[in-house]
Amino acid sequence: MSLHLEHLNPEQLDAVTLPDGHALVLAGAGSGKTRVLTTRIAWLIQSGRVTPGGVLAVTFTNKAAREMVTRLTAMLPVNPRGLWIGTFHGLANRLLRAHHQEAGLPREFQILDTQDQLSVVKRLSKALNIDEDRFAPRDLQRFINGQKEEGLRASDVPAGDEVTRKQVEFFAAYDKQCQREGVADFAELLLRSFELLKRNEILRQHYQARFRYILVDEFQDTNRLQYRWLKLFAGAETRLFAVGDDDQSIYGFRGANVGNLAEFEKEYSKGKVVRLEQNYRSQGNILDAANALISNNTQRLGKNLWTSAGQGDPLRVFEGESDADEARFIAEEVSALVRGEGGARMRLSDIAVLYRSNAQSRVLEHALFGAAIAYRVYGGLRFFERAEVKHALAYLRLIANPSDDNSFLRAANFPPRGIGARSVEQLQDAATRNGVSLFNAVEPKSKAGNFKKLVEELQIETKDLPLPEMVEHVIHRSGLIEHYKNEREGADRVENLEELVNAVAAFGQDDRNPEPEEEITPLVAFLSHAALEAGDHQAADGQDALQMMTVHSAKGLEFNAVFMSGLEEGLFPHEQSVMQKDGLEEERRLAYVAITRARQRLYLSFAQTRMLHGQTRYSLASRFLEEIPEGLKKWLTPRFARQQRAMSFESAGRKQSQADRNADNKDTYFPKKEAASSFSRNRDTSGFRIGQNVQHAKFGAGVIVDAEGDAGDARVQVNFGKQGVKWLAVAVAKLQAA
DNA sequence: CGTAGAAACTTTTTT
DNA sequence: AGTTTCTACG
Repeated sequence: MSLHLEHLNPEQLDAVTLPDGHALVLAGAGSGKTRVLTTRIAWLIQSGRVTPGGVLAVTFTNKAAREMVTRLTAMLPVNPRGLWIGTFHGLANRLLRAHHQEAGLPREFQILDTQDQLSVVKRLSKALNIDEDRFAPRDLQRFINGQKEEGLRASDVPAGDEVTRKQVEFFAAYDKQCQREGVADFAELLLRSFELLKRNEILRQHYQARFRYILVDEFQDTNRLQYRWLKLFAGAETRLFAVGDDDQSIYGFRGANVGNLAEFEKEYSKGKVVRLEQNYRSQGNILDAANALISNNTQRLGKNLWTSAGQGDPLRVFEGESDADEARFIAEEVSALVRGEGGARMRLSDIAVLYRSNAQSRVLEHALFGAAIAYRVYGGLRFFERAEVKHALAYLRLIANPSDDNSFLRAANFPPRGIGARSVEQLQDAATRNGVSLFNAVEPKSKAGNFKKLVEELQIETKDLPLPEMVEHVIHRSGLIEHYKNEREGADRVENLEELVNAVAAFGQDDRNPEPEEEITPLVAFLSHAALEAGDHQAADGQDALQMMTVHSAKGLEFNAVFMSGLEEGLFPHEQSVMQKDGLEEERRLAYVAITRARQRLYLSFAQTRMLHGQTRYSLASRFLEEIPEGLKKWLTPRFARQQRAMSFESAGRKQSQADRNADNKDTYFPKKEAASSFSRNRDTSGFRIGQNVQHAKFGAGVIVDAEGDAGDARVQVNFGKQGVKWLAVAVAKLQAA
């Protein structure tokens, strides 16, 4: 048979062929997790336990979902369109499309991505005269998403204080607005489909009876709502199979709850846990480094990866004078690897450069470009997020759903048609007054009226066109192409618009996309796709290229050689994260993910100075670097270089102008650890320092994020996570080190 | 209303 | 540094 069960190790085989019952699989990095998951689905189908239609498989990224479908269809002759394999959001969308009426949504409802959602929040906040200094749109957005991810509607949120009351009020207004426009944000997709099934017993029974096996990948990244969502799909006969790795939980910032793993074990698998601890990916030194690093975390379920591969090379460590220096090193080393120096030749696509934040890619790109190395950047500004593409999509969305106010505002005066801020304001007033969409509030004999007419004409003209021709027509008829052609630097944008036509054509031909639900037009299907999958479409050109991405987007991938760059305090771990409860542990897990991407070679690099937001930051090496035992590392730069270089910096500073020298201290960057030092001198009396974990009788566990005052009346600011951030007087609050 | 240039803001990770 | 938003003027 084509399942190749004989190639599995005993634990893997155990997981794949688990008899009836729920199960939790704790799968370490590189332990063959995806393989187990897909082989189990194939095994379930082949052994006649279930038909393809009875399987629900949930992954976290679109990439992972596609990978699973590809592998599965290679093992078994199944029609991929009949499979319910996808991301939580993708599947939720599929469900809502199929039952839009029961869910209270228009058939052509549109999906708001993060940007779109923020626009709605901003617009509404203006309309409601919200004081943006007290309630920043971003914070309101985060509040709404946070509540939805906990499964709460505005009416479910207890509003203890005035601030919360205001937020809840806004939350309610926001949902009402979205409903009026016929749009749904990411969290709404989940919550709405959850409520649908919860409320509608017939539907629930239908799906519970249908899905006999539910399999979930990356379970550690699920939030509370997603867990409840899964439980709702599981009927009495349904068997749940969850695969996860608590050490790779890196989405806490978006509401992921690692606790779901333990919860699942208690509720479902009842102690039945399969551990996959043999790593087939990395050589010994790399794995040892990962294990050593992660052992610094306290909140772990416990697991140690091992490999039967040899130790391999040591980890190569490079210290650069500057970010540009670091980038140059990476470019040179990549060239050397490709030439085959120091071992087997590598292809560019076997090599990855990873970084903590997207902003870091720029310097790297510059160096790679200079060295004529082909590269591909994943993430960052995605294709469907580019302004010109968003504009084109706005026209398409209006054709599908004219009530979409976001799209109306984006398209109405772009290209400019004399509909200025004034007219828009009047329109919005009229719309609010009559409780209708902007589109419906338009006066026929105005400039906006002409725009409305344009949209209506487009609706008619494109009605019977195939999707690619429709898009082609729209980008011309809207005037977008014309507009960008006349713009000085518009050539790229014209190209992207033409690329959009290709993307549409490719979408229609990709049979891994789920079967369109009845009555859903190809246009609506494509628009959902564009919102849910910001477009890693660039993979189309098969050119061999260096892979560049954030550590987050590298999860689940592996490479022969990995460059982990920017290992600096304040960057990795990120300074923002140190402020968050359990933030440092999450950063460490992120570093763990990065390390375990590498098969043979791992480079760790950092820079003494880095340009960030127009300022030079002076940084120290990341603590994570120190947490990796010296015996595993090989320094490519002398370890005492830092002091020497620091001295030469000082002498360089002498050449600065008088004014610069006076301002010198202003742009000197101190990592949090250092900034806390003046405070930590008071340790004897206060006993605490920034970044420290503490325990409070009432608020529970927290982390100190700021401090002020000295010995006698020292006060500390503590982030208690969900309990909020509080200033506490050290003398009064009985804080305990935790 | 539209534009150019100035000022202000950003400042993590993503479905 | 790069991007978005504001302001002044044609």
